[in-house]
Amino acid sequence: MHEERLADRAYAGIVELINTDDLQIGDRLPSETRLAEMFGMSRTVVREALVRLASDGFTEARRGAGSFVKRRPSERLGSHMPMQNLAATMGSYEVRLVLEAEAARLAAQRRSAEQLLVIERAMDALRSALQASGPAHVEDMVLHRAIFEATANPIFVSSFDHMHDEIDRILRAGVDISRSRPPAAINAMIEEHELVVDAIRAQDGDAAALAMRWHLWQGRKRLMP
Amino acid sequence: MHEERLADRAYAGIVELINTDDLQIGDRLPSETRLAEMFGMSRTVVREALVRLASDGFTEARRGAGSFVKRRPSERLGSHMPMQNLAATMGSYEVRLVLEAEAARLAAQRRSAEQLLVIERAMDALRSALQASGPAHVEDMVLHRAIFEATANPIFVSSFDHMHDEIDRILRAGVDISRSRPPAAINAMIEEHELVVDAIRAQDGDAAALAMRWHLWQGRKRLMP
DNA sequence: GACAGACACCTGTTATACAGATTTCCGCAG
DNA sequence: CTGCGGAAATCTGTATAACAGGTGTCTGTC
Repeated sequence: MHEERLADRAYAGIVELINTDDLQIGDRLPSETRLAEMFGMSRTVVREALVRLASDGFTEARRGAGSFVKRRPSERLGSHMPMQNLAATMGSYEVRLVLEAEAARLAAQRRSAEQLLVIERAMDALRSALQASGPAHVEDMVLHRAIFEATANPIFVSSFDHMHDEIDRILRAGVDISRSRPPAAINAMIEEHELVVDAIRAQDGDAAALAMRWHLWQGRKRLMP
Repeated sequence: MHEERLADRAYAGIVELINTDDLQIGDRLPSETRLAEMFGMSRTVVREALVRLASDGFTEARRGAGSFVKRRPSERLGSHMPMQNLAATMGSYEVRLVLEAEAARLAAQRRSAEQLLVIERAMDALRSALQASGPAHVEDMVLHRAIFEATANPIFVSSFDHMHDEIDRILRAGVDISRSRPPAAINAMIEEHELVVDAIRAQDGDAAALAMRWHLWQGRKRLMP
Protein backbone atom coordinates (compact mmCIF):
# COMPACT_ATOMS: atom_id res chain seq x y z
CA MET A 1 0.00 0.00 0.00
CA HIS A 2 2.46 2.57 1.21
CA GLU A 3 5.14 2.27 -1.39
CA GLU A 4 8.21 2.75 0.68
CA ARG A 5 10.63 5.24 -0.68
CA LEU A 6 14.36 4.93 -0.43
CA ALA A 7 14.52 7.92 1.87
CA ASP A 8 12.36 6.08 4.40
CA ARG A 9 14.86 3.26 4.51
CA ALA A 10 17.68 5.77 4.88
CA TYR A 11 15.84 7.45 7.76
CA ALA A 12 15.36 4.15 9.56
CA GLY A 13 18.91 3.14 8.79
CA ILE A 14 20.38 6.24 10.38
CA VAL A 15 18.19 5.88 13.46
CA GLU A 16 19.33 2.30 13.78
CA LEU A 17 22.91 3.42 13.32
CA ILE A 18 22.63 5.84 16.22
CA ASN A 19 21.27 3.12 18.45
CA THR A 20 23.51 0.18 17.48
CA ASP A 21 26.69 2.23 17.34
CA ASP A 22 25.61 3.94 20.54
CA LEU A 23 26.21 7.42 19.25
CA GLN A 24 25.83 9.94 22.05
CA ILE A 25 24.47 13.47 21.92
CA GLY A 26 27.01 15.61 20.12
CA ASP A 27 28.65 12.73 18.29
CA ARG A 28 29.19 13.06 14.57
CA LEU A 29 27.43 10.89 12.06
CA PRO A 30 29.23 9.46 9.04
CA SER A 31 29.33 11.92 6.17
CA GLU A 32 26.55 11.98 3.61
CA THR A 33 28.80 10.38 1.03
CA ARG A 34 29.79 7.64 3.44
CA LEU A 35 26.19 6.95 4.43
CA ALA A 36 25.22 6.84 0.76
CA GLU A 37 27.68 4.08 0.00
CA MET A 38 26.86 2.30 3.24
CA PHE A 39 23.18 2.11 2.32
CA GLY A 40 23.82 1.67 -1.41
CA MET A 41 21.94 4.74 -2.50
CA SER A 42 22.69 8.19 -3.78
CA ARG A 43 23.73 11.11 -1.63
CA THR A 44 20.53 12.93 -2.59
CA VAL A 45 18.38 10.34 -0.86
CA VAL A 46 20.56 10.33 2.25
CA ARG A 47 20.27 14.10 2.34
CA GLU A 48 16.50 13.86 2.24
CA ALA A 49 16.56 11.53 5.23
CA LEU A 50 18.94 13.82 7.10
CA VAL A 51 16.74 16.82 6.41
CA ARG A 52 13.81 15.01 7.96
CA LEU A 53 15.87 13.82 10.91
CA ALA A 54 16.96 17.40 11.52
CA SER A 55 13.37 18.57 11.20
CA ASP A 56 12.41 16.00 13.82
CA GLY A 57 15.13 17.28 16.10
CA PHE A 58 17.26 14.15 16.07
CA THR A 59 20.25 15.55 14.22
CA GLU A 60 21.78 18.88 13.38
CA ALA A 61 23.84 19.65 10.30
CA ARG A 62 26.76 22.04 10.49
CA ARG A 63 27.98 23.25 7.16
CA GLY A 64 31.48 22.09 6.49
CA ALA A 65 31.64 20.03 9.66
CA GLY A 66 29.08 17.26 9.40
CA SER A 67 25.82 16.10 10.92
CA PHE A 68 25.62 15.58 14.66
CA VAL A 69 23.30 13.79 17.04
CA LYS A 70 21.14 16.34 18.80
CA ARG A 71 18.67 14.10 20.55
CA ARG A 72 18.68 10.35 20.69
CA PRO A 73 15.71 8.54 19.20
CA SER A 74 13.94 6.76 22.03
CA GLU A 75 15.38 3.32 22.25
CA ARG A 76 12.98 0.69 23.35
CA LEU A 77 12.98 0.43 27.06
CA GLY A 78 14.91 -2.40 28.63
CA SER A 79 17.11 -3.17 25.70
CA HIS A 80 19.53 -0.36 26.09
CA MET A 81 18.75 0.67 29.62
CA PRO A 82 19.15 -2.46 31.66
CA MET A 83 17.17 -1.72 34.78
CA GLN A 84 16.41 -3.86 37.73
CA ASN A 85 12.79 -4.81 38.04
CA LEU A 86 12.70 -3.31 41.46
CA ALA A 87 13.94 0.02 40.25
CA ALA A 88 11.60 -0.17 37.28
CA THR A 89 8.68 -0.79 39.57
CA MET A 90 9.63 2.16 41.70
CA GLY A 91 9.87 4.21 38.55
CA SER A 92 6.48 3.10 37.36
CA TYR A 93 4.86 4.16 40.60
CA GLU A 94 6.56 7.50 40.30
CA VAL A 95 4.92 8.15 36.95
CA ARG A 96 1.59 6.69 37.99
CA LEU A 97 1.49 8.78 41.14
CA VAL A 98 1.84 11.90 39.06
CA LEU A 99 -0.39 11.05 36.15
CA GLU A 100 -3.14 9.10 37.88
CA ALA A 101 -3.68 11.47 40.77
CA GLU A 102 -4.30 14.33 38.38
CA ALA A 103 -6.44 12.12 36.16
CA ALA A 104 -8.59 11.25 39.16
CA ARG A 105 -8.98 14.93 39.98
CA LEU A 106 -10.03 15.83 36.43
CA ALA A 107 -12.30 12.82 36.23
CA ALA A 108 -14.07 13.93 39.38
CA GLN A 109 -14.51 17.42 37.98
CA ARG A 110 -15.65 16.48 34.51
CA ARG A 111 -17.21 13.04 34.60
CA SER A 112 -20.48 12.66 32.79
CA ALA A 113 -23.22 10.45 34.16
CA GLU A 114 -22.40 7.84 31.53
CA GLN A 115 -18.72 7.84 32.40
CA LEU A 116 -19.53 7.42 36.06
CA LEU A 117 -21.61 4.38 35.14
CA VAL A 118 -18.68 2.89 33.24
CA ILE A 119 -16.43 3.50 36.21
CA GLU A 120 -18.88 1.93 38.64
CA ARG A 121 -19.32 -1.11 36.47
CA ALA A 122 -15.54 -1.49 36.30
CA MET A 123 -15.44 -1.16 40.08
CA ASP A 124 -17.99 -3.95 40.47
CA ALA A 125 -15.99 -6.20 38.17
CA LEU A 126 -12.82 -5.51 40.09
CA ARG A 127 -14.51 -6.18 43.44
CA SER A 128 -15.85 -9.49 42.20
CA ALA A 129 -12.51 -10.56 40.82
CA LEU A 130 -10.70 -9.66 44.01
CA GLN A 131 -13.26 -11.35 46.27
CA ALA A 132 -12.99 -14.48 44.15
CA SER A 133 -9.27 -14.43 44.89
CA GLY A 134 -8.61 -14.72 41.19
CA PRO A 135 -6.27 -12.64 39.04
CA ALA A 136 -7.59 -9.10 38.92
CA HIS A 137 -4.96 -7.07 37.12
CA VAL A 138 -7.07 -6.77 33.98
CA GLU A 139 -10.09 -5.50 35.93
CA ASP A 140 -7.80 -3.13 37.78
CA MET A 141 -6.48 -1.78 34.51
CA VAL A 142 -10.00 -1.36 33.10
CA LEU A 143 -11.03 0.71 36.10
CA HIS A 144 -7.98 2.92 35.98
CA ARG A 145 -8.39 3.43 32.27
CA ALA A 146 -12.03 4.36 32.67
CA ILE A 147 -10.93 7.08 35.06
CA PHE A 148 -8.55 8.43 32.46
CA GLU A 149 -11.32 8.42 29.88
CA ALA A 150 -13.49 10.48 32.19
CA THR A 151 -10.94 13.28 32.01
CA ALA A 152 -12.30 14.02 28.52
CA ASN A 153 -8.71 14.61 27.43
CA PRO A 154 -7.54 12.24 24.69
CA ILE A 155 -3.91 13.00 25.39
CA PHE A 156 -4.38 11.84 28.95
CA VAL A 157 -5.95 8.63 27.72
CA SER A 158 -3.19 7.92 25.23
CA SER A 159 -0.61 8.71 27.91
CA PHE A 160 -2.22 6.10 30.11
CA ASP A 161 -2.14 3.53 27.33
CA HIS A 162 1.49 4.23 26.66
CA MET A 163 2.45 4.14 30.31
CA HIS A 164 0.54 0.95 30.84
CA ASP A 165 2.28 -0.74 27.93
CA GLU A 166 5.69 0.27 29.20
CA ILE A 167 5.04 -0.85 32.75
CA ASP A 168 3.48 -4.08 31.59
CA ARG A 169 6.45 -4.98 29.50
CA ILE A 170 8.86 -4.40 32.33
CA LEU A 171 6.89 -6.10 35.05
CA ARG A 172 5.72 -9.08 33.09
CA ALA A 173 9.26 -10.40 32.90
CA GLY A 174 9.95 -10.51 36.60
CA VAL A 175 7.13 -9.89 38.98
CA ASP A 176 4.46 -12.50 39.35
CA ILE A 177 1.39 -10.34 39.54
CA SER A 178 -1.13 -13.06 40.18
CA ARG A 179 0.45 -14.43 43.28
CA SER A 180 -1.77 -15.13 46.22
CA ARG A 181 -2.79 -12.25 48.42
CA PRO A 182 -3.81 -12.34 52.06
CA PRO A 183 -7.51 -11.51 52.63
CA ALA A 184 -6.61 -8.35 54.46
CA ALA A 185 -4.84 -7.03 51.40
CA ILE A 186 -7.84 -7.87 49.23
CA ASN A 187 -10.18 -5.86 51.40
CA ALA A 188 -7.72 -3.00 51.51
CA MET A 189 -7.45 -2.92 47.72
CA ILE A 190 -11.21 -2.86 47.35
CA GLU A 191 -11.54 -0.11 49.89
CA GLU A 192 -8.84 2.03 48.31
CA HIS A 193 -10.48 1.85 44.90
CA GLU A 194 -13.86 2.61 46.41
CA LEU A 195 -12.50 5.75 48.01
CA VAL A 196 -11.43 6.94 44.58
CA VAL A 197 -14.72 6.06 42.93
CA ASP A 198 -16.67 7.70 45.74
CA ALA A 199 -14.77 10.93 45.30
CA ILE A 200 -15.38 10.87 41.55
CA ARG A 201 -19.04 10.24 42.17
CA ALA A 202 -19.13 13.20 44.56
CA GLN A 203 -17.20 15.27 42.00
CA ASP A 204 -14.62 16.13 44.65
CA GLY A 205 -11.37 16.62 42.75
CA ASP A 206 -9.04 17.02 45.70
CA ALA A 207 -10.42 13.96 47.44
CA ALA A 208 -10.11 11.90 44.27
CA ALA A 209 -6.51 12.92 43.74
CA LEU A 210 -5.67 12.21 47.36
CA ALA A 211 -7.41 8.84 47.35
CA MET A 212 -5.61 7.85 44.18
CA ARG A 213 -2.27 8.85 45.67
CA TRP A 214 -3.03 6.84 48.75
CA HIS A 215 -4.04 3.83 46.68
CA LEU A 216 -0.89 3.87 44.60
CA TRP A 217 1.25 4.36 47.67
CA GLN A 218 -0.33 1.38 49.37
CA GLY A 219 0.12 -0.67 46.22
CA ARG A 220 3.77 0.14 46.17
CA LYS A 221 4.10 -0.96 49.76
CA ARG A 222 2.28 -4.20 48.98
CA LEU A 223 4.70 -4.97 46.18
CA MET A 224 7.84 -4.19 48.16
CA PRO A 225 7.29 -3.71 51.83
CA MET B 1 23.71 35.45 13.20
CA HIS B 2 20.85 33.29 12.15
CA GLU B 3 22.36 31.84 9.01
CA GLU B 4 19.40 31.31 6.77
CA ARG B 5 19.66 28.63 4.19
CA LEU B 6 17.97 28.76 0.83
CA ALA B 7 15.71 25.88 1.77
CA ASP B 8 14.31 27.95 4.64
CA ARG B 9 13.32 30.66 2.20
CA ALA B 10 11.75 28.08 -0.08
CA TYR B 11 9.81 26.62 2.86
CA ALA B 12 8.51 30.04 3.85
CA GLY B 13 7.80 30.87 0.23
CA ILE B 14 5.65 27.83 -0.32
CA VAL B 15 3.75 28.44 2.92
CA GLU B 16 3.14 32.00 1.79
CA LEU B 17 2.07 30.73 -1.60
CA ILE B 18 -0.55 28.50 -0.04
CA ASN B 19 -1.89 31.40 1.98
CA THR B 20 -1.81 34.18 -0.60
CA ASP B 21 -3.06 32.05 -3.47
CA ASP B 22 -5.57 30.56 -1.06
CA LEU B 23 -4.82 27.00 -2.04
CA GLN B 24 -7.34 24.66 -0.48
CA ILE B 25 -6.82 21.17 0.85
CA GLY B 26 -6.27 18.85 -2.08
CA ASP B 27 -5.13 21.59 -4.44
CA ARG B 28 -1.96 20.99 -6.40
CA LEU B 29 1.12 23.04 -5.88
CA PRO B 30 3.23 24.23 -8.82
CA SER B 31 5.71 21.61 -9.92
CA GLU B 32 9.16 21.49 -8.36
CA THR B 33 10.69 22.85 -11.55
CA ARG B 34 8.19 25.70 -11.65
CA LEU B 35 8.73 26.56 -7.99
CA ALA B 36 12.47 26.52 -8.56
CA GLU B 37 12.32 29.13 -11.29
CA MET B 38 9.72 31.13 -9.35
CA PHE B 39 12.05 31.41 -6.36
CA GLY B 40 15.19 31.61 -8.46
CA MET B 41 16.84 28.56 -6.98
CA SER B 42 17.57 25.00 -7.99
CA ARG B 43 15.12 22.15 -7.91
CA THR B 44 17.31 20.50 -5.27
CA VAL B 45 16.55 23.21 -2.74
CA VAL B 46 12.85 23.27 -3.55
CA ARG B 47 12.75 19.52 -3.02
CA GLU B 48 14.35 19.89 0.39
CA ALA B 49 11.69 22.40 1.37
CA LEU B 50 8.93 20.14 0.07
CA VAL B 51 10.32 17.19 2.00
CA ARG B 52 10.15 19.22 5.20
CA LEU B 53 6.67 20.48 4.39
CA ALA B 54 5.55 16.90 3.86
CA SER B 55 7.26 15.88 7.09
CA ASP B 56 5.35 18.62 8.86
CA GLY B 57 2.13 17.34 7.37
CA PHE B 58 1.40 20.36 5.22
CA THR B 59 1.81 18.76 1.82
CA GLU B 60 1.82 15.34 0.25
CA ALA B 61 3.74 14.31 -2.85
CA ARG B 62 2.26 11.87 -5.31
CA ARG B 63 4.75 10.40 -7.71
CA GLY B 64 3.96 11.35 -11.26
CA ALA B 65 1.15 13.67 -10.24
CA GLY B 66 2.59 16.47 -8.15
CA SER B 67 2.58 17.84 -4.62
CA PHE B 68 -0.74 18.58 -2.98
CA VAL B 69 -1.90 20.59 0.00
CA LYS B 70 -2.72 18.23 2.84
CA ARG B 71 -3.28 20.62 5.73
CA ARG B 72 -3.29 24.37 5.58
CA PRO B 73 -0.83 26.27 7.72
CA SER B 74 -2.53 29.11 9.57
CA GLU B 75 -0.56 32.27 10.18
CA ARG B 76 -1.97 33.12 13.60
CA LEU B 77 -2.86 30.81 16.40
CA GLY B 78 -6.08 31.60 18.19
CA SER B 79 -7.83 33.39 15.38
CA HIS B 80 -7.72 30.82 12.64
CA MET B 81 -7.16 27.77 14.78
CA PRO B 82 -10.09 25.42 14.52
CA MET B 83 -11.85 24.43 17.72
CA GLN B 84 -10.38 20.97 17.61
CA ASN B 85 -6.88 22.32 17.82
CA LEU B 86 -7.82 24.73 20.54
CA ALA B 87 -9.22 21.97 22.69
CA ALA B 88 -6.21 19.80 21.95
CA THR B 89 -3.90 22.62 22.99
CA MET B 90 -5.70 23.05 26.28
CA GLY B 91 -5.51 19.31 26.76
CA SER B 92 -1.84 19.19 26.02
CA TYR B 93 -1.10 21.83 28.62
CA GLU B 94 -3.12 19.88 31.14
CA VAL B 95 -0.93 16.83 30.67
CA ARG B 96 2.28 18.80 30.46
CA LEU B 97 1.50 20.71 33.63
CA VAL B 98 1.21 17.43 35.48
CA LEU B 99 4.09 15.51 33.99
CA GLU B 100 6.63 18.27 33.48
CA ALA B 101 6.29 19.86 36.88
CA GLU B 102 7.00 16.55 38.58
CA ALA B 103 9.78 15.80 36.12
CA ALA B 104 11.41 19.10 36.99
CA ARG B 105 11.17 18.27 40.67
CA LEU B 106 12.75 14.84 40.23
CA ALA B 107 15.38 16.25 37.90
CA ALA B 108 16.35 18.78 40.52
CA GLN B 109 16.61 16.08 43.17
CA ARG B 110 18.51 13.52 41.13
CA ARG B 111 20.43 15.27 38.40
CA SER B 112 24.01 14.20 37.92
CA ALA B 113 26.71 16.69 37.03
CA GLU B 114 26.72 15.37 33.48
CA GLN B 115 22.98 15.71 33.13
CA LEU B 116 23.14 19.26 34.40
CA LEU B 117 25.71 19.96 31.70
CA VAL B 118 23.40 18.56 29.03
CA ILE B 119 20.57 20.71 30.35
CA GLU B 120 22.71 23.82 30.41
CA ARG B 121 23.92 23.21 26.88
CA ALA B 122 20.31 22.82 25.74
CA MET B 123 19.48 26.06 27.55
CA ASP B 124 22.29 27.85 25.71
CA ALA B 125 21.04 26.54 22.38
CA LEU B 126 17.50 27.63 23.16
CA ARG B 127 18.63 31.09 24.25
CA SER B 128 20.61 31.53 21.03
CA ALA B 129 17.72 30.39 18.88
CA LEU B 130 15.28 32.68 20.62
CA GLN B 131 17.58 35.69 20.52
CA ALA B 132 18.16 35.11 16.83
CA SER B 133 14.38 35.29 16.41
CA GLY B 134 14.54 32.02 14.54
CA PRO B 135 12.37 28.96 15.02
CA ALA B 136 13.11 27.49 18.43
CA HIS B 137 10.62 24.71 18.93
CA VAL B 138 13.21 21.99 18.48
CA GLU B 139 15.59 23.59 20.95
CA ASP B 140 12.73 24.00 23.39
CA MET B 141 11.83 20.36 23.04
CA VAL B 142 15.45 19.29 23.50
CA LEU B 143 15.69 21.21 26.77
CA HIS B 144 12.45 19.82 28.13
CA ARG B 145 13.46 16.33 27.16
CA ALA B 146 16.84 16.72 28.84
CA ILE B 147 14.99 17.54 32.03
CA PHE B 148 13.00 14.34 31.73
CA GLU B 149 16.19 12.38 31.19
CA ALA B 150 17.61 13.82 34.39
CA THR B 151 14.81 12.14 36.34
CA ALA B 152 16.74 8.90 35.87
CA ASN B 153 13.41 7.22 35.24
CA PRO B 154 13.11 5.69 31.76
CA ILE B 155 9.35 5.50 32.02
CA PHE B 156 9.23 9.21 32.54
CA VAL B 157 11.40 9.70 29.46
CA SER B 158 9.30 7.44 27.30
CA SER B 159 6.17 9.15 28.59
CA PHE B 160 7.62 12.43 27.43
CA ASP B 161 8.38 11.03 24.00
CA HIS B 162 4.89 9.68 23.69
CA MET B 163 3.26 12.87 24.90
CA HIS B 164 5.42 14.93 22.60
CA ASP B 165 4.53 12.82 19.59
CA GLU B 166 0.84 13.07 20.39
CA ILE B 167 0.92 16.81 20.85
CA ASP B 168 3.06 17.26 17.79
CA ARG B 169 0.73 15.26 15.66
CA ILE B 170 -2.24 17.36 16.66
CA LEU B 171 -0.71 20.80 16.81
CA ARG B 172 1.90 20.89 14.11
CA ALA B 173 -0.63 21.42 11.37
CA GLY B 174 -2.10 24.52 12.91
CA VAL B 175 0.91 26.36 14.21
CA ASP B 176 2.98 28.44 11.90
CA ILE B 177 6.30 27.81 13.51
CA SER B 178 8.15 30.68 11.92
CA ARG B 179 5.77 33.35 13.15
CA SER B 180 7.33 36.39 14.72
CA ARG B 181 7.40 36.91 18.46
CA PRO B 182 7.55 40.27 20.19
CA PRO B 183 10.90 40.86 21.95
CA ALA B 184 9.23 41.01 25.33
CA ALA B 185 7.88 37.50 24.88
CA ILE B 186 11.31 36.25 23.84
CA ASN B 187 12.92 37.58 26.99
CA ALA B 188 10.12 36.19 29.09
CA MET B 189 10.52 32.74 27.54
CA ILE B 190 14.25 32.79 28.19
CA GLU B 191 13.76 33.92 31.77
CA GLU B 192 11.14 31.28 32.51
CA HIS B 193 13.39 28.52 31.27
CA GLU B 194 16.30 29.91 33.21
CA LEU B 195 14.29 29.83 36.42
CA VAL B 196 13.72 26.13 35.88
CA VAL B 197 17.34 25.42 35.05
CA ASP B 198 18.52 27.44 38.03
CA ALA B 199 16.34 25.43 40.37
CA ILE B 200 17.62 22.19 38.91
CA ARG B 201 21.16 23.42 39.31
CA ALA B 202 20.44 24.29 42.95
CA GLN B 203 18.75 20.90 43.38
CA ASP B 204 15.65 22.59 44.72
CA GLY B 205 12.79 20.29 43.76
CA ASP B 206 9.91 22.48 44.89
CA ALA B 207 11.31 25.53 43.13
CA ALA B 208 11.86 23.54 39.94
CA ALA B 209 8.31 22.22 39.94
CA LEU B 210 6.91 25.66 40.63
CA ALA B 211 9.03 27.31 37.94
CA MET B 212 7.98 24.70 35.42
CA ARG B 213 4.33 25.18 36.29
CA TRP B 214 4.76 28.91 35.90
CA HIS B 215 6.50 28.49 32.54
CA LEU B 216 3.80 26.25 31.13
CA TRP B 217 1.08 28.53 32.41
CA GLN B 218 2.71 31.53 30.77
CA GLY B 219 3.10 29.56 27.54
CA ARG B 220 -0.56 28.77 27.55
CA LYS B 221 -1.38 32.42 28.02
CA ARG B 222 0.96 33.38 25.18
CA LEU B 223 -0.84 31.01 22.86
CA MET B 224 -4.33 32.11 23.79
CA PRO B 225 -4.49 35.26 25.83
C1' DG C 1 -19.87 9.90 -27.46
C1' DA C 2 -16.67 6.16 -25.91
C1' DC C 3 -12.35 4.25 -25.89
C1' DA C 4 -7.38 3.21 -26.69
C1' DG C 5 -3.07 4.84 -27.21
C1' DA C 6 0.35 8.38 -27.74
C1' DC C 7 2.29 12.23 -25.42
C1' DA C 8 3.51 15.68 -22.13
C1' DC C 9 4.38 16.35 -17.37
C1' DC C 10 5.63 15.17 -12.65
C1' DT C 11 8.12 13.07 -8.84
C1' DG C 12 11.90 9.87 -7.38
C1' DT C 13 16.58 8.85 -8.03
C1' DT C 14 21.39 8.98 -9.75
C1' DA C 15 25.59 11.31 -11.03
C1' DT C 16 28.73 15.12 -11.23
C1' DA C 17 30.56 19.44 -10.07
C1' DC C 18 31.75 23.37 -7.39
C1' DA C 19 31.46 26.96 -3.54
C1' DG C 20 32.13 27.90 1.10
C1' DA C 21 32.90 26.42 5.82
C1' DT C 22 35.40 23.47 9.14
C1' DT C 23 38.64 20.29 10.72
C1' DT C 24 43.02 18.00 10.39
C1' DC C 25 47.57 17.83 9.86
C1' DC C 26 52.13 19.04 8.70
C1' DG C 27 56.01 21.88 8.75
C1' DC C 28 58.26 25.68 10.69
C1' DA C 29 59.72 28.83 14.28
C1' DG C 30 60.82 29.50 19.02
C1' DC D 1 59.20 19.56 22.47
C1' DT D 2 55.66 23.09 22.07
C1' DG D 3 52.98 26.47 19.82
C1' DC D 4 51.29 28.24 15.73
C1' DG D 5 50.06 29.33 10.94
C1' DG D 6 48.57 27.84 6.84
C1' DA D 7 47.73 24.41 3.37
C1' DA D 8 45.17 20.26 2.46
C1' DA D 9 41.50 17.20 3.17
C1' DT D 10 36.77 16.79 4.27
C1' DC D 11 32.08 18.08 4.68
C1' DT D 12 27.66 20.36 3.82
C1' DG D 13 24.95 23.44 0.68
C1' DT D 14 23.66 24.26 -3.94
C1' DA D 15 23.33 23.76 -9.05
C1' DT D 16 22.66 21.14 -13.28
C1' DA D 17 21.68 17.39 -16.24
C1' DA D 18 19.68 13.11 -17.03
C1' DC D 19 16.61 9.15 -16.78
C1' DA D 20 13.00 5.87 -14.85
C1' DG D 21 8.51 5.18 -13.83
C1' DG D 22 3.91 6.80 -12.65
C1' DT D 23 -0.15 10.10 -13.84
C1' DG D 24 -3.09 12.94 -16.37
C1' DT D 25 -4.58 14.66 -20.79
C1' DC D 26 -5.38 15.12 -25.44
C1' DT D 27 -6.26 13.15 -29.84
C1' DG D 28 -7.67 10.26 -33.39
C1' DT D 29 -10.57 6.51 -34.48
C1' DC D 30 -14.71 3.97 -34.47
